[in-house]
Amino acid sequence: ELDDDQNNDGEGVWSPDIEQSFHEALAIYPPCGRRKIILSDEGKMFGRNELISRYIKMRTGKSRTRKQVSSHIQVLAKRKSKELQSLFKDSNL
Amino acid sequence: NPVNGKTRTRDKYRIVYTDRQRYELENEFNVSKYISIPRKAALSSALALSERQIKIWFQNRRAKERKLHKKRHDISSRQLNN
DNA sequence: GTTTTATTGCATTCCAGT
DNA sequence: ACTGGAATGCAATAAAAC
Repeated sequence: ELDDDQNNDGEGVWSPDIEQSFHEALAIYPPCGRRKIILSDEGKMFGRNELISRYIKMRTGKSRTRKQVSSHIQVLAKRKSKELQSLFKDSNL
Repeated sequence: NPVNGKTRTRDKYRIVYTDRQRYELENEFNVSKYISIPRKAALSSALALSERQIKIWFQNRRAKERKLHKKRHDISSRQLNN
């Protein structure tokens, strides 16, 4: 199979420009997670990850699916959790 | 140690499993290449390993299987070529 | 040099919430 | 019927143990 993917520009999946748009979207839609999952918009349904996906498409022209967004959020949450726990390391050893 | 969910520590990069732990895990692998949630819980308490460790062991064991399979395939194709 | 535990970055599958 | 998110899978990789 040929790797003819218009959505990928040879950089990583989360190259800096996409990452930038991703974080903008995070700030825009619910400033910090906590918001009722207000989805329905006259017939169509939009989850937060789809809104983020659409925003990335608008700003960069590159497509990242809602599942890719979901996966990325999970990875970032894992990192954050680990950093916080590393800061709480052996206070008393 | 359910609070953490982490296994590796700064002084212990990894631990060496006992012969019994390895035997039981290998035994279970022969029953099924993919561990079910109830069986994972049972093995976890029976072998004193975390469920995470059981899960990771099966992943590594499947990776080993794929590696061996690939090796066998390479050998047979080399023989045909020769 | 190979094998055995364990992590990481992604994708994919499984579970509920509305 | 839609979704977001947790659980899980896998390739690549690290490093201790052998």
